[in-house]
Amino acid sequence: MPRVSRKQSEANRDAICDAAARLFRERGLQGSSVAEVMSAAGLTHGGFYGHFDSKEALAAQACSRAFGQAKERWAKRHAPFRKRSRARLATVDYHLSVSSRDAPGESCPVVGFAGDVAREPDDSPLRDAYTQGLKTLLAEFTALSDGRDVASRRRQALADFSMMIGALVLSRATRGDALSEELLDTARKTLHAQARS
Amino acid sequence: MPRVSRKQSEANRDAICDAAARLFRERGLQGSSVAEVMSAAGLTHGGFYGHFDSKEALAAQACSRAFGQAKERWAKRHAPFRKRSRARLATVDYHLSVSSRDAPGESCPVVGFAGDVAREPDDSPLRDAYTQGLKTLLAEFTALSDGRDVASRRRQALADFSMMIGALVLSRATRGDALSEELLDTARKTLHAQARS
DNA sequence: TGTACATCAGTGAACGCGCGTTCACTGATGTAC
DNA sequence: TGTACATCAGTGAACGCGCGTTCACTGATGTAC
Repeated sequence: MPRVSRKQSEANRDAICDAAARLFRERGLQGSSVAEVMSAAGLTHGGFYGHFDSKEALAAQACSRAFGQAKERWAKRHAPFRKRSRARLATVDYHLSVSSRDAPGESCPVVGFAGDVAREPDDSPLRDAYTQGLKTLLAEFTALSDGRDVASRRRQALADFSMMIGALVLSRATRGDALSEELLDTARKTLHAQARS
Repeated sequence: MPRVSRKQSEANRDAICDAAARLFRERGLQGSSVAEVMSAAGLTHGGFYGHFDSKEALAAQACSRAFGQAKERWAKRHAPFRKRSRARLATVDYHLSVSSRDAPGESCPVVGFAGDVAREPDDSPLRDAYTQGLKTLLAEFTALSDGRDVASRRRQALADFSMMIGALVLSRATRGDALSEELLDTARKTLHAQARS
């Protein structure tokens, strides 16, 4: 049943992008084929190039999409809190959890795309999308951080964010060993204790 | 010129393992072909299966190898220092440097293999090799850490190690942007300041 | 120590397979009248 | 509003290619005498 309405076609394009944003984080770029992405979007592989120039182009758009979704999730999560420090801890707890660790396709794009982006050439569109997305989240995290001045807040945000990302990366790589949960718990408790002081 | 002495054959096996330890960290498992690894070791691809059962088996051994080399590097780096805190900072500075960031094939296996290991099944030999290697380095880092008691030293080590790894992961993913160096510098300064207090 | 021969490490062609990408085709959609 | 037709989103077969792996072969190594 080919030739679908223009509206449906746009919805399909969105579905492809969503599927890619999930699969690329879950299995990596090289671990997800164009056919798998299309199939996950409920389509056959042949139609792919009507929507995207290449798999590489999709990767960049999927990465932006994943960061956009993460931004929305952050906003919803922070909304209930009046104190910024509380909102900040909510995001810390969200990332440093077993459920975030075990659902790479639905959680943190910073970690999900980091490995693939690190191996991209300097001028890659995926790398640009990643850097821009990361900056957006870092700006939000900085806005929730405490410090004497702007520079101090920025430093605190970058250091804590690094700890959070590092602990999630390590806990995913050690999944199945007790060390995995120990890493999550330790980073979480450290960031909580720091907030109290 | 086939049939090489048994000694030479073992040296070749070592060369394959070394080449894999470098290429797998640099380009990832799926980004390095068996033929490329063999070529980097100065051999042709056909002989590979005389040395290893599969690419997967090589990955596990290459990972162990990379951790073994890292352990030796740590030992040499720490040897000149009488104070443990000084040795610890030397390792912090080593990892949070532009040269470590730009030489993934020769530096930290914790970061180099993390992305691939996270996507391995729970019972994979590569995952086992990674977890064991990481534990060895963490034990050493813990031994260099300060704290009231063992548990406190352990917590400090895990939290700081997470920050270090996270900053290196993020700086590699943002290479080419000023944020990359900012992440390295901030984590480094934070860990130095903490050591002073 | 020297010789004859079995062994086997490395070679390079070949295998089936899945990949990213292309393309002729289909038939519902969208448009011109 | 209704009809005739051009458009084009999606299909599925096909493309060349590189992958992991296998294998017949080669000739130096290692061994038995």
